[in-house]
Amino acid sequence: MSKENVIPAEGPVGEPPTPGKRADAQRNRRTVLAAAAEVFVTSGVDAPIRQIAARAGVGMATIYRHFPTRADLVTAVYRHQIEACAEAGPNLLADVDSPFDALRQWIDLFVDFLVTKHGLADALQSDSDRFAALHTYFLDRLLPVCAQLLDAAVDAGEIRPGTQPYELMRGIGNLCIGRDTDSRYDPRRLVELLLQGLRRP
Amino acid sequence: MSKENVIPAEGPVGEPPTPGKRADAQRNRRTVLAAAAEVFVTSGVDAPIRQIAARAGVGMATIYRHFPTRADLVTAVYRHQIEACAEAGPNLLADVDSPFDALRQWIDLFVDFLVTKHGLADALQSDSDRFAALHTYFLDRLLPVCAQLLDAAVDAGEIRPGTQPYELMRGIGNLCIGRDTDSRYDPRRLVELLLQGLRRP
DNA sequence: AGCTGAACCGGAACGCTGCTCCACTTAATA
DNA sequence: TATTAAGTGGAGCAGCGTTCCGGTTCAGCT
Repeated sequence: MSKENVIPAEGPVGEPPTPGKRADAQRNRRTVLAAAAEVFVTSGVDAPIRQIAARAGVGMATIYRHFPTRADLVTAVYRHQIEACAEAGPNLLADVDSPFDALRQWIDLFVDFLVTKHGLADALQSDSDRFAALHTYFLDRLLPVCAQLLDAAVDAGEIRPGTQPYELMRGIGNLCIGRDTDSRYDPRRLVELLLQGLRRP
Repeated sequence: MSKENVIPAEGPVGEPPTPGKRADAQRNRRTVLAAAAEVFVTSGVDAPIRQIAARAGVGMATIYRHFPTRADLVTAVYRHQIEACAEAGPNLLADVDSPFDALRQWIDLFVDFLVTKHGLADALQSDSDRFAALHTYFLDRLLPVCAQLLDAAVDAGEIRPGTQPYELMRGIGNLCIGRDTDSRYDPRRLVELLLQGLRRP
C-alpha cells in the first residue's frame, strides 16, 4: 500500500487535516481537539493544559507537539465557526438590500460567536503574546470581510467614511469582553450604539 | 503624651491613612505604595508581588498585610486620580453649557486616565476575582457621576434616554483595553463613535 | 532607662501553572 | 519479522500567588 491512501477523510473537528502523519498521531490530534472543545465550554479557553490532557487521556507533550501555542489549539477548535462567519459576510451583502443592515447582521453573528465562547473575547485582546496567533488568524480571516461590508455601506452613503476596519473589529471584540461574569452587561446594546454612531449624520 | 497625636499628617500617597497603627507600619505602607506606583509604570498593574516587594525593600507578607488583595493596592495607588475624575464631573456640568459636551469631556478624562495606566483597563474588566474590589471601587465612585451627566444630557434632550450608566462605563472601559501593545488602535475614536450613537436622532 | 507584650516583619515553603526534555513505545515499511 | 523514524508520557524546572511562623521592633509603663 502506498502512503497516500492513509490520508483520512475530513474529520468532524480540527481541519486542516495533517496528511502524511502517522495514524496514531492523527487519532490523538482529534482526541485532543474534542477534549479541548469540551473543557473550553466549562473552564474557558484559558483552561490548564494539564486538564485538557487528562480529559483526552494523553500527555501534555502530545498537545504541545500538535498545537505549539495555545492559540493554535483554540484556532483549531473554533476554525469551523470562524470560517462560517467569514463566509457569511459576502452572502449577507448579496442577500440583504441595505449594506448597512448586512454589516449589522454580520456583526451580530460575530458578537454571538464571541459571546458564547467562554473567555474567547478576553483571549483575543489579551496583550499576552500567548494568543498572538489567534489574533492574527481572526484578523486574516475576518478583517477583509469587515472591510468589504464597511466599504459597501460607505458607497451606499449609509455610513460616514473614515472608519478603519481594524479598529472597528477590535472595538467590537473589546466590547464583548467579560460578558460571562456579569448579567448586567450586554455588549449587544453597546455594539448597536457604536453602529448608530457610524451612520451618516 | 497621649496616643492621639501620633496620628500622622496626611501623606503624599495612599490615603486613607491608617491611624492607630504603629509608626513603622505606616512607614512601610507608604514605601510599598511608592514602589508599587513605580513598578506599575514599567510592568503594569499585574507586576509580580515579589518585584514590588524587592523594589520597596520589604517582604511579601508586608504587602499582603497592608493590601490583602491586589485590588486594594491598585486602588490605593490610584485613589487620588480616581477621586479627581469623580470630582471633575459636577464641575464640568456646572462649567460647560451643553450637558452632552460635559459628558464627553468627562469621558475623555476617564479614558485618558485608563489609557495612561499600563494594563489598568485590562485589570478593571478582568473576570478574575482578584480585581473584584477594584471594579467595585471604580463603580462606587464613578458610576453616580456618570449617571448624573447622563441624566442631565437626557433632560436637555441631547441624547436619547434608556442608556444604563453601568453599561456605558463598562463599555468605555472595555474599549480602552489593550491600547498599550497596539499603535493601530486608538480607543478614543471608538468612544467618540459610541457617544455619537447616543445622540438623539 | 529598662522591660514586656503585642504588633510587625521577612522569606521559606506550598500549590498551581506553562513549558521542555528524554527514555520508552509503536506504527509503517522492507 | 526486523528496522527505524515518528510519536508518546510524565518527570522536572521555573515563575507566580499566597500562607505561615520564628524572629524582630516599637510603644507604653514602671
